[in-house]
Amino acid sequence: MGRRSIHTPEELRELIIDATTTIVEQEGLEGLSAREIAKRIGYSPGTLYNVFENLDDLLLIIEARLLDELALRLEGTDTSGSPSERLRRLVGTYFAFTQERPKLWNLLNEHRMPAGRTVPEWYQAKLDKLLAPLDEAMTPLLLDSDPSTRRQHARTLWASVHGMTSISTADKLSHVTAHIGRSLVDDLVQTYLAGLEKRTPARSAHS
Amino acid sequence: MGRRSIHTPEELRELIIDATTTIVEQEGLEGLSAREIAKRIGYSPGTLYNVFENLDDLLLIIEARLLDELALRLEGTDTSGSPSERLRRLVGTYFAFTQERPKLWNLLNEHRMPAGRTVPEWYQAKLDKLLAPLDEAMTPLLLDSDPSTRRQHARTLWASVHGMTSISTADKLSHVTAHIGRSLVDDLVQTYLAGLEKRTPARSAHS
DNA sequence: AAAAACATGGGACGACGTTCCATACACACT
DNA sequence: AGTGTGTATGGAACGTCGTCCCATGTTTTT
Repeated sequence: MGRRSIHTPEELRELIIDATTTIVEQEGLEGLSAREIAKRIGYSPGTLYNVFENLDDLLLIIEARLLDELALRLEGTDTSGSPSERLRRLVGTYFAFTQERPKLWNLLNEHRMPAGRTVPEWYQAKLDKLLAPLDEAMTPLLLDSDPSTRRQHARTLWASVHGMTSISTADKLSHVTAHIGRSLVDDLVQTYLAGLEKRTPARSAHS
Repeated sequence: MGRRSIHTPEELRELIIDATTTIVEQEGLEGLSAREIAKRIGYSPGTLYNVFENLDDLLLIIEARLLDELALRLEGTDTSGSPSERLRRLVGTYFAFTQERPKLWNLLNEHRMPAGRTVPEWYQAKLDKLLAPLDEAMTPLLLDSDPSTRRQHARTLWASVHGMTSISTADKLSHVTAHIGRSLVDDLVQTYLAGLEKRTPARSAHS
């Protein structure tokens, strides 16, 4: 077989990414294989390796898109109301996003880098970027704290929420349903914020 | 080849469990294979299937032991001092336990059941059992709340801590080191408890 | 001593990720 | 229109995986 040129390289790339995303969305990581992707797009497995280094890199691309999408969603979240209202809205957005396509979200937890390799630096950057909206929304609550303390609190809250959603989207602990997960996350934010106010009473007006 | 009877069935079972635990401890789940286990204990892969249904069931057994060990550790944690001291000690114990053998602990997150199967009921029970010490320690802080509310708070705190340790032991987000993880967990507990006191002021004496 | 029971090793199967290469097609040039 | 060149592609191949199966040879019973 030779050059078909039915699709441009860019089209082929998108074709592969779309098919892979669909598979993970429907079947989870365990339903994914190079041969299955190839079958769905009508190409042979070998072709995937002309476009991507290997499956891990392909998955990293998909994870990156997911993180970007979430970041966009967070940035677009309504910023009106009191700081704690804003924060609760942010966390609500975060949680809702993870529940829209749980198996796809779960990719972030399930997919591990192979033996020697580590996650690229831009991946960490994307993760860090998710912190910014939280950090920002937290600022009015922690006016008398230095930025690093604020960042620490933002990181704590983010890690907690992230961890809880991971539990909720993993099938393993299936009794933590989306509904229960939601109430756990709400409780966490509500109580954590109350704790912050108690530890460093805000001077600004609040709800 | 025939019956060797060098080991009794129970010995063989323990041999397999030990070898598997060691592999996961050292190499993580990705270093595990039936052939590798067999090689280490001087048997053939087929023999594993006389003792265990399949690798998933073997791993479930190991996870169960891990959960039991942690439950024991939590139950043995010093119960003196104020409720918040107790809680912080409990969470500290929990976190320390996960960091002792991070790759083994990570098994709980990495190992997924195959396609149709779900986690057995005793597995859930073991998970729930981990909540009891937290719940108990929380009681004095929430005297005016009903048990279900208390349980909800215990569950929230537990899920948050569990989620954060998962992030910290997964290699993916490797910048969340054990040290940072520890401070995040501490911040979480400290602030969450402060929030609880604010939301439902404790009547009992406290530190 | 013979027979039954059975633990075991080793081979086999299908699926996996990945690599490789002959080939058939698209394109540029005459 | 014909020729040549480059290359995208399909398909085969390799080593690994989980799992299954069964002839074999040892232990236990009769």
